[in-house]
Amino acid sequence: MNNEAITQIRAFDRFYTRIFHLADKYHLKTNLTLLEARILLEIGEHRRDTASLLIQELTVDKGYLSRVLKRLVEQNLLRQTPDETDKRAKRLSLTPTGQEQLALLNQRADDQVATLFAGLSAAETQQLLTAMHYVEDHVHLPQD
Amino acid sequence: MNNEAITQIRAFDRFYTRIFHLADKYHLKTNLTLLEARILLEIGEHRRDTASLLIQELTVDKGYLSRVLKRLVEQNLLRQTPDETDKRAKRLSLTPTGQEQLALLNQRADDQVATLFAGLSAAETQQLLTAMHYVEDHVHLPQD
DNA sequence: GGCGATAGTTGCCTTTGTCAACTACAGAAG
DNA sequence: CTTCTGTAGTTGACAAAGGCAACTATCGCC
Repeated sequence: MNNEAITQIRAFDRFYTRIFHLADKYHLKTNLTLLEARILLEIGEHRRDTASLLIQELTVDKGYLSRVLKRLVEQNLLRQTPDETDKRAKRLSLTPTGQEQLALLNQRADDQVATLFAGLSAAETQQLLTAMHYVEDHVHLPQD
Repeated sequence: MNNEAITQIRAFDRFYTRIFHLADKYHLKTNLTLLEARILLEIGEHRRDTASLLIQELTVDKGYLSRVLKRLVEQNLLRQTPDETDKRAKRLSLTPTGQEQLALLNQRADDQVATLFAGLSAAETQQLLTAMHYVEDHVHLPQD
């Protein structure tokens, strides 16, 4: 791959991360940090319902996670219920309030996307998706 | 824009930020933080040679920036020379060591890109760039 | 029953980032 | 030339984010 191509790809990278990672201090105008938002998402949508699963997925320190989870429980977004089969573990689940918060986050994220790509025709939207898929399909995933 | 499209775009966003923004604590195996790396880049390649320019570009607190710059000076990566025409300001420039460090960062970033897209033919590379440009050209920039 | 491994908590610490006060200088207005 | 408002950068005090290690309780296994 030649230098010119690399330069252009790096430019795209800077562009894209800048646009999307709009570096909101609090995530999408909720009062949640990015980590808290990701935790709600992992629990609510990907059924990762123990701290150890979250540690793996989010690669975060377990001590720190423990405190963040405590904060979410205090804010009544999260419940920790004892696991009957493994008494060391605690099963995590969203409270109704937590589910609302997650729905709000998803709504805001959808709105953001819709705004960023507003005004595209159906054909252009299709082209856009094709372009994105092309990028996805041609990246070599690094195995960590 | 329909829901299915939004879902796919959000998936691309997650994918891309995950792949590229590999959340290194230290940037690309140097001993610099991401902010320090961006500072070197802005000074060395975009001629932003005062603190106030960096504050604008990187949207960082001026007090914090002041300290980070001090650290870079102590590490002999950066020089602050008095501005003759505006005695409040200090002109920032990279030391030879700073330039080496920047070159290293660029090299590492280039290598990363080359690895991620290894094995593409010239035609595929061209297609990839076209796809990326398509995405860039169809995003509505939010005016902040 | 004893033992190494695992789930989670807590204390202590460093780094990162925020905010306001402060000094020094610039530029314009009288 | 003086005064006044704005800008460049520094500093101190503090809050938030995150890392590290010790600790408790429990598990699964020999």
